[in-house]
Amino acid sequence: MISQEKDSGNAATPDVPVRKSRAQPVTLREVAEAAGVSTATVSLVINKKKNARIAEQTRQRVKDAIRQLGYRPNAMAKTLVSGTSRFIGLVADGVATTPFAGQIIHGAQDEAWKHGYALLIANTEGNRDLETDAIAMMLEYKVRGILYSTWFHRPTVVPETLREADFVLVNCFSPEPGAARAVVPDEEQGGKSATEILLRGGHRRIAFINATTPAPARDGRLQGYKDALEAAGIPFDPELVLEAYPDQEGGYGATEELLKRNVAAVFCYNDRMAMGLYDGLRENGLSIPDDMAVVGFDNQEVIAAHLRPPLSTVSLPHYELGAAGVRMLLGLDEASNDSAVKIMCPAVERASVAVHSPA
Amino acid sequence: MISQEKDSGNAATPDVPVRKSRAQPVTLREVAEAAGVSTATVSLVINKKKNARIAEQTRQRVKDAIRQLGYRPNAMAKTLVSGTSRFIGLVADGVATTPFAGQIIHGAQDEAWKHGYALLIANTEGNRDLETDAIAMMLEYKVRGILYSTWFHRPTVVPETLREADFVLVNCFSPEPGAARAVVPDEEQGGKSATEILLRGGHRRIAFINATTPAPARDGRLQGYKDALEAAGIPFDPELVLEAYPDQEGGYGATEELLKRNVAAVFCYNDRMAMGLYDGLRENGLSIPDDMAVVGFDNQEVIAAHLRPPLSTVSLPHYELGAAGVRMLLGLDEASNDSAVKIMCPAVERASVAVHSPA
DNA sequence: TATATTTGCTAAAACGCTTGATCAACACGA
DNA sequence: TCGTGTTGATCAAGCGTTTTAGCAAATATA
Repeated sequence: MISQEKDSGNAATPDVPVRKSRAQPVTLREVAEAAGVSTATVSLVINKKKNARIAEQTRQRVKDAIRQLGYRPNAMAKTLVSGTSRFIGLVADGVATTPFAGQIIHGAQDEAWKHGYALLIANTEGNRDLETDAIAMMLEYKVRGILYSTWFHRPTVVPETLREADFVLVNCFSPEPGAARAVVPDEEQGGKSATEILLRGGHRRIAFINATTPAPARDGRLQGYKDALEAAGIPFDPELVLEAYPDQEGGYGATEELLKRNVAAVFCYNDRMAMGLYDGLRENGLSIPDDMAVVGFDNQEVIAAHLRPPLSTVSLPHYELGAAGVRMLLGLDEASNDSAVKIMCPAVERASVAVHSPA
Repeated sequence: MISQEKDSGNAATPDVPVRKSRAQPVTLREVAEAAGVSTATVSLVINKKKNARIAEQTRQRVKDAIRQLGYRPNAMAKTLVSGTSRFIGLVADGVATTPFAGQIIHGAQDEAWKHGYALLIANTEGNRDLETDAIAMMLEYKVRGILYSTWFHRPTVVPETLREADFVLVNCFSPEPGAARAVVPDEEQGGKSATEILLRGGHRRIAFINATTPAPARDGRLQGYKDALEAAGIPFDPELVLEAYPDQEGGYGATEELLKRNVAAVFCYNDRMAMGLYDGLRENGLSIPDDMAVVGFDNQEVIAAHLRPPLSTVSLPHYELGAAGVRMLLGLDEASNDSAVKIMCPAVERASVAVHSPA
């Protein structure tokens, strides 16, 4: 890396961007001077205005100057004049806590990018003060809008300042109806799909280990379970619904109760629970899926895909949630204030349920 | 929510921000007019310039106007005049793929925030084109600098355009020495710490299941393992080093070979491997930690903390990596271009290694 | 040849803010 | 009465763009 003199008096400069090693950035004006035109012309060339009349020759001269100088437009100045920024804010309460938030970010990012927006993210870990600061920051950057997301599906009270911007709730919703646009996973459909995996496996007596912790997921998945049963003409038996804390320990601890129910198929509230249940089942000398077919929920990759046997489950559509949130914000998707838009949770079938060869 | 008329002729307006429901944002000028002062004065009040002389009364008037109108400064305009933006860019190759990247973001966020910077993130999923676009975007927003991070520790070639900005490599490094500042986990120390957990457990014959995939982690952890052994006066036995693909299946598959080695303690390249090994061990009727003490690496929460028994492991300091990256970028931490700064990997002891009561 | 039209480009205002230079008003000591 | 300070506030330039109105030259039309 030989530093290159910029004296006009030196030998012919090669057609290579002269790396200005982090001095003042090159401005439009400098490009204009280099090309011997006005800044207006340069601007027109850059933005390829179709109704602007620029001689091909001039256009080339400008382009060369741009390349030569390694010009980068100043986005700040741009948005200042245009009045509207190209930012979308994303405030999340748990990027760190779970892999889930990462997927939301990812989906939002991709979709935002697609429409020429950059993501301004803020992780609040649930801290309300941080949250307020984060929103203030985004407001000051005049974001196009804000995605307010939570790491698990839940009701939330919309922070006051959020209302100063256009916003969409992602993976959460406001309890007071009509207060906000929102996009959430379709828990009922998910619960139904999960149960149907078992149904397709030929099972008619299916247990459901629900969570003890109140949440939309808890109610929704249960409802989905009931719906699936009903659709299959199987009467709902409350005896077959257990409850446990929704993690590995909970699943493990539920083993004994489950075995009392004399079932050969179980739908677990989530993958972590299923993981614990695997251990419990194994300790009882039971094999999966032969002695017990198991279905989880969440499709937590690290777990579900690598359990032995790999776990059939239902995917929480975090990526889609993020993407849909952006589309809704941008007004690309229809959305009402009255009820959250539900995103479907696709089933992911692996080996923890044996395929059923119908007699 | 009654929309509030702003006519000057109406009754005394309550001291509450009149929410401008997303019309044009309020500007400095409007505040100035409302307070009956010049924009300069408002600016001075807002930025609490200490050497500016403003009558207490005026100051109040301005503050009231600000509150009244719900004024939010325009960050774009601000940075435009100041010349330096308050952004730090973070390009990551795998926010989605792993929970790890999330931690890097989190750490970077917190540290950046602490110094008044906002994070501009871009997820590239390893796509070089996306990466170039992302960097260009950041350059246009005149970021203070860019953190270039990878989801696993590895050498990387620095994208050309990255050099246009101030940058720091996070969780990766440039093979050509002196090319870039970088911050990475201290694999050797980590490997050593992991081995020491076993040593403290009273074990002298310790196996190491290394990864088959070449990586700094593979070499570093092995070296750390050797160092720990040497420090304990135990000769290194190549027979005790196995290799497997670094995931659950790999760990499971390594069980047989491991048992041939006649050891009662094993250090696994990562937690996922340990998870698989747990299964293998259990199938052989072996109990952890009594028949086999196991230590992992990575401290992947979902797994390590919830295995049965919970897994002793070593933490990959992703949060710290992100934070240190920001500090290095800002010149708060010393940093040389010649070798990456190493961040320590702290041991996390759980129940997969029995405590040793020294005789 | 005179006039209308098209082409190629520029001047200058505006976007919302910061800041150094100024300035008016007033108080003080000589 | 006059300098000299001090206080409280304003003026105006400038940050890097975009964009509209307009101008001069070239070309087409009659």
